[in-house]
Parts: sequence; C-alpha cells; structure tokens
Amino acid sequence: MSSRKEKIIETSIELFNTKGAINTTTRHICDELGISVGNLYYYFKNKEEIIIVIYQKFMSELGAHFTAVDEKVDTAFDYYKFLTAQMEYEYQYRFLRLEMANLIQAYPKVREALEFGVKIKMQQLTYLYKHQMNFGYLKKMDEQEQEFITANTMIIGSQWEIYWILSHCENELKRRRNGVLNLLYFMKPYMTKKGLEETNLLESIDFLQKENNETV
Amino acid sequence: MSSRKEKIIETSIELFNTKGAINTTTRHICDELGISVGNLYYYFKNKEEIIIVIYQKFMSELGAHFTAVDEKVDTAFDYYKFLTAQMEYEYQYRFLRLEMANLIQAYPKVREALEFGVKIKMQQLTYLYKHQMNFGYLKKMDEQEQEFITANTMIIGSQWEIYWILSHCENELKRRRNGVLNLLYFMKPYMTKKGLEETNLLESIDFLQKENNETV
Amino acid sequence: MSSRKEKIIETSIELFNTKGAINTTTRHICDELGISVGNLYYYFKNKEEIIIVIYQKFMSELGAHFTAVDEKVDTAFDYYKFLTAQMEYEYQYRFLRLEMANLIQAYPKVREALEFGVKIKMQQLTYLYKHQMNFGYLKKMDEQEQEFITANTMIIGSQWEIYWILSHCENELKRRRNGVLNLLYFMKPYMTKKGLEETNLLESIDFLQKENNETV
Amino acid sequence: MSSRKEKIIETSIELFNTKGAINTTTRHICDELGISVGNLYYYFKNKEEIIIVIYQKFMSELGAHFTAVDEKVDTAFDYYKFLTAQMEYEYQYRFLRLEMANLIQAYPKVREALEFGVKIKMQQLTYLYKHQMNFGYLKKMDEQEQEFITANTMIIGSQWEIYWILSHCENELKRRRNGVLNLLYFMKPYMTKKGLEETNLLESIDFLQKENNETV
DNA sequence: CATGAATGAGCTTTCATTCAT
DNA sequence: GATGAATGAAAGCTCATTCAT
Repeated sequence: MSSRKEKIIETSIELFNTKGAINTTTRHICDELGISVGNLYYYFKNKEEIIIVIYQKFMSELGAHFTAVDEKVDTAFDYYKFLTAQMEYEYQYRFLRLEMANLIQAYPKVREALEFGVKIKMQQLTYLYKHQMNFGYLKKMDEQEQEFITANTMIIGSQWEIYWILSHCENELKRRRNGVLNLLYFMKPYMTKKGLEETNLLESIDFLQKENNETV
Repeated sequence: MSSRKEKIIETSIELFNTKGAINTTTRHICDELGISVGNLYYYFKNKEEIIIVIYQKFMSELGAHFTAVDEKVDTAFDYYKFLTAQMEYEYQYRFLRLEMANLIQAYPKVREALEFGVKIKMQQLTYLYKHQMNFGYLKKMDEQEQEFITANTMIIGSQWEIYWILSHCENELKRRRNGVLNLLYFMKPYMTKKGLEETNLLESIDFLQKENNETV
Repeated sequence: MSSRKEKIIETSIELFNTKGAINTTTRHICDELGISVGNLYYYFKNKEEIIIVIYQKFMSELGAHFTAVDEKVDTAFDYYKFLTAQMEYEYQYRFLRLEMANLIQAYPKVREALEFGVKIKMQQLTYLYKHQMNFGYLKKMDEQEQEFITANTMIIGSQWEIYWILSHCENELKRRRNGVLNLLYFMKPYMTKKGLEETNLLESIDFLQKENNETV
Repeated sequence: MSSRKEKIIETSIELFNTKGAINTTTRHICDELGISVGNLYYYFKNKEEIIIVIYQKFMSELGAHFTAVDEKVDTAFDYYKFLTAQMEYEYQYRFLRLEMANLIQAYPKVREALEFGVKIKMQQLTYLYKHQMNFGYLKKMDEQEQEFITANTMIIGSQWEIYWILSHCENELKRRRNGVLNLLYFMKPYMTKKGLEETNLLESIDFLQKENNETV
C-alpha cells in the first residue's frame, strides 16, 4: 500500500503521461486524487520537485533492473529481453522523454537531473558495447565511432515515440513494439556473424514484425 | 528589407529558439519588436498561426534546397553536402523539433502540419534510399528494414540536439557538427564498398572530427 | 442607387439585426462591405453615430408612412393595415428594440434619441386613441387609464419579439404575425360594438390565426 | 452574514443592475468587493456561471413566494398583493429583463435558463387565468385569446421598465408603481362585474395613482 | 497532517479609434 | 475620398503558490 506522497507521484505520472506535464496543473493532480492543494504542497515544495522525484524514481527502477554484464564473462547480450523490459519502464515515464526540451527550459533542476541521467546511461551503454566488442559479438570500431553509436542508441531509444505518433501509429502496443524494432534494426549492422548467431536478434525482429502485422 | 509581418516571424523564430515557443508570450514578441499587441494580432489570427506560418516557411525553404536525385541517373549521393546544408536550415527552426510534443498537444493545426511534414520527408528519404540501393551504393535490404532505417534516420535527424545539449556540448557549432556526425556514422554500416569509395562519407567524418577537435 | 454612406448604414442594420449591435464590430461592417475601416470613420465619427443615423432613418420612414387621422373626419382606424405595415418597418430595425437597454447604457446620444422617439410615438398614439373615442370606436376612459393603455400598447408593440423568441417560435414570419396578434388582441376589449363592426379587427385576428396554423 | 460566494453574487447583482451585466467586467466585481480575480474564479467557472446562479436564485425566490391558487377553491385572486410582491423581487434582478436580448446572444446557457423560466411562468399564468374564468372572475375567452392575453401579460410584466426609463420617470419607486399599474390596467377589461367587485383591482389602481401623485 | 480560500502576476485575444499616406 | 497599419486599454480567464485555520 502506498503512502499519500507516493500516491501523488503515481497520479502525477499518469496525468503527465496522458495530458502532458506542462498542461497538467497542480489542481488537476489534487482533484484526481481527491486531496487538497495545500496538502500536495505539504509533501512537495513545488511542481518542479514532483518532476524531480518522478525522475529519481524512474532512474532507480531502471538501475534496479539493469544488471551489468560481468567484465570477464563471455555472454552474448540479449537485446530483445533487455529492450522489451526497458521499454516497459520507460513507457511509464514517457512524458520525461517527450517533453524534455520544455521541461529543462522551465525547470533548472530537472535539467540537472536529466543531464546526470544521460551521463549514467551513456557510461552503461559504453561499457556494454565495449564488452560485446571484446568478446566478438559486436564489430570492432574506434573510440570516436563508439561515441556516436552510443549517442545514436540513446537518441533513438528516447525519441522514437514522437516519430510514431506523427506517423499515425495510434495503437500504443504497436508503437512500443516499433520502438524496440527501431533499436534492434539499429543494432543489426554492428553485429558480427557470431553476434547474430548467438543473440536472438534476427528472430526477435521477425517475432515483433509478425506480432505487429497481426495487430490492427 | 523585411516587412513588419516578416519581422514578426523573424523575431518569433528567434525567441522561440532561445526561450521556447511555449514560454514565449505574444507580449514578449511585441516588446522585442517595439510594436503593440494589437498590431501583432492585425497580422496573425493567434499564436498558433504564427507557428504554422513559421513551419510553412521552414518547409518551403527546405523544399527549395532539396533537389531530388534523378531516378534513371547513376549518382552517388553526397551526404555531407546535403546534411550540412539541411542542418543549417533546421537549426534556424530548432524549436520545432525540440518542443514537438508540447506543440502538438497545445495546437491541433500544428500537429496536422507536422504530421504532413513527416509524411513528405519519409517519402523523399525512402525514394533516395531505394535509388542508392538500385545503383549499388547502399546494401540491399527488405522493405521492412528499409522502413525502420528511414524511421531511424528521421529520429536521429530531428532529435540529435537535445542529446548534445544534455551532454554539456554548449558550443552551437560543435553541436551542429555532432548532429551531422550522428547521421554520417548512422549511414556508414549500410554503405557498400562502392558507396564508401564514391561518396566522401569517411572523409567527411574525418573532416568534421578534426574541426571539432580544434573547437573548444 | 445608394451612396457609400447609405451602404454602410444598410449593411450595419443587417448585421446589427442578425448578430446584435453590441456584438458587431466596425471591422465586421467593413469586411462585409469590402471597404476599409478608415473609410467608415471618414463617414461616421464613431459607432454611436452609425446607430444614431440608423435610428433617424427608422423614425423618418415610420413618420412618412404614418398618416395621421384627420381630427374632424369620422373614420374607423384600420389597425390591421396599420400594424402590419408598421411591423414591417420595425422588423427591419429590430435590434433597436431588442438591445435597447444595452444601447442606452453604452451610448448616451442613443438614449436621447430613443427618449425623443418614445415621446413622439406616445403623442401620436394618444391623439389616435382620443380621436377613436370621440367618434365612438373606442370605449371612453379617463385620462389616466388612457395614459396606461398607451404605455401598454407601446410596451407590447416594441417588446413582443423577445417573448416569442424565448417561446421557441423560430419562424420569422410567424413571429411577426404573433406580434400583430398581440396588439390586435390587446385592442379588442377596448373597442365598442361599433368599433368592432366597422373595423376589421376580429376578421384580421381570424385571418392571421389561420395563416399561422398553416405555417409550420 | 453572507459568505464570500454570496457576496460575489450580491455585488454582481448590484453592478449588473446599475451598469449592465454586459458592461460589468469580472474585475469590476472584484474591485468593488476588494478581492482578487483569482478568488472570484475560485467560486465561479466563468461570468456565465455567475449569471446562471443569479437567475436560479431569482427563480427560487420567486417560486417560494408564488403560492398557486387551489383548483377547487373559489377565490378571487388578489392581483395587487401578488404583483406588488412580485415586482419587488423582479426589481432586484431587473438586468435579467432589461438585457435579455444581449444576454441570450452572449451566453447560450443563460438562453436555456431564460427559455425554461418563460415556460414555467406561462404555465402558472395560464393555470391562474383558467381558474379565474371557471369561477367567473374573468370573462370567458377561447384558447387562442387566452394564449395571447398570457403573452401580453408576460411582455408587459417583464418589459414595462424600459418604457418608463425612456419616459423620464426617474424615481425608482414611482417607476415600480407604474409597472404595477400597467398590469392592473391591462387586467381591468378582462374582469367580470363579479371580478371587479370581489378583487380590489379598482381600489388598488386608485391607491397607486394617489401615491404616485404625491411623489415627485 | 490536512484543508481550501486567497493571491496576483500573467496569458491570449478583442476592438474602437487614429492617422500617415 | 480611401486605405489599412498601428495603437493600447481592457476583457475573460489560468495557475503555481501561500497561509491561516
């Protein structure tokens, strides 16, 4: 059972995702919860803090789920499993990605938090790619290329949704599968023969495509 | 010399890019220009119309610059030249990409316009990729993969900036070069040997990297 | 053929009647006419003056139509003919009656004009009723009763429409016939036997009722 | 002691009656009360709602005062008492009658409310007149005539004031007495001998006339 | 802890009117 | 005569935030 403070966070996330964080008023949140505005401000200094706390929650959940590959152990990374799970999390906080630009403009502390988040994710990703290269699952590439592949991964991984929204893909589930496909297809050309054989990347692509074809 | 209406557009673009379109009020625009509010509304029905007109200006400038490859002529596409020019344009209207999610939430007609824009760009890109495949510059791939490569191109092409902003890349010029590099690196693995030889893709990457290293 | 000034008046009347004088902007009038705002203000000092001129036009048309009964000649007054014609005129200027209260609040000179108009009409009506009493068409009554019968005639004569609008009588023609019936029925109990015989009041009522029953 | 919400209503009524509802801004109301704009909007969604609430208040007060005559009981209706009391109420909300046309143009929900009010009042009046006819206080008349007598009663009953304003009757009290006289005189010719004897209609007229003569 | 009334700056938009050309 | 750009006060309304209870 969640406390009042947690309930405010949960309701805020829901409203931010559906109506947009910028468009959602504090009153809105309170009405939805059936609490008073004063009460919300007892738990949170201001709207910015709500967003910050949401972001922290998001990061900690993501961190809990992400089990780093062991530096010394030779394992092919299961992209499908990882991305599907990650997308699940990310989708629950999608307003953070969608409204990024406006949020960092309006709330300086949100900017700081997001900057920190990008840094962390970039390190994790860099570590993972290096590991997969070392064990021959990913094609070797120089440091600079690595940097940009990492950047591209993160850009696609965080901004795929607005593209599919504008492409009239109205089904939420399909949209999310497309997001995973965006990333799987993105990885494909960087995989070695061994990589393709030992991860289930191609099979995952086929599977998601089939699922999507069966969805209206 | 530009007319009052054009000046409103120019000032709006400038303010939208620096402060955000959502955060910029009609009064801000008027104050910046030294005109009265009534005068702004003499030229534009409402704020939405200003954004729409800006978007149309952006699309027409982009269209004027984009010369489609001839279906029957065998030419290697000059990505560097194209992307550099395109980024130049896009950068002048970057609020459109950065605030996309909030803009389409607040202004229905902007949503329609952006949807239309995505459709057009996707068609052009699909056409270009097919052409380059036919003449052996790009590796062959099935329709579905093409669809997602196109999607990824557009996602990276429109959302690279927010990544570099959050990665503390404060220099505008460097940021823009990074955007081009994002796309060049993205293209690289899809190019055939012939493609790499006859386009200047690798040289362009080297050139931009060097330029960036020389910039603080 | 009417001059520019007359055309402004005509268009204003039309718009005032359909959209309301308070809701109709000067721009509205100009757009409808295809002239510039400045040009309208060349002919009229301000919006108030337009209304004043309309009111004068209304009064003069009404005066031209109203041929006073001769003091010495014994004639039964034809209420039906008179009212039908009068309603025709009044209907063309109905905003004057409907928006009376707001117009006199907003425009002091309109108030003066309307006060004058009421005075004139009251005199004409008083004269008519006295004449009809003298020749035995109307029942005799004391001065004070006369005053209030006159007042009631004018109230009904000017305010019937809002009642029928609120009673869901949407057909314009029917509404106007109802207005005439309001007044004919109002007169009925004041008529003498001779009055009822020599005017066509009862027949007019029957005629209008029949017409109305045949209209949807 | 009245609450803040009630005070807003009271002040609004006062300002609407003196300056007109259309001319009175929400800021006016707040300034008059010494409260902030935000506070007014805390209690009322918008200006329309204020008017609606005022109308409901008016209708409920009127309803509480109106005790319907018993269908089976033979009683002469006391027009004077009834009208004097009713005028008292109506006068406190006179902007509703005076600005009717503009109010229904500007506020759709006010239109609905007023239409409903007209319907209710018409039913009550019809019922009353039928009752008085059945017991011989009012002269018999056919359905159609009844309909128009009812209409005329309501027109005079709601629109007398604008007439007396335009007739330079500046004294509020006198104006209100005139309104009652308008209706009493209107009823007079429809009364039977019995009706005139058993109601105090004629005496009431005399009384009011005398009172008015004594007022400047 | 919890309420909800209160604030006030600020937003978008409207419109009668003016005036240089 | 005619144009239409320009003005600016004012309208209705929103919303994050505060604070007495």
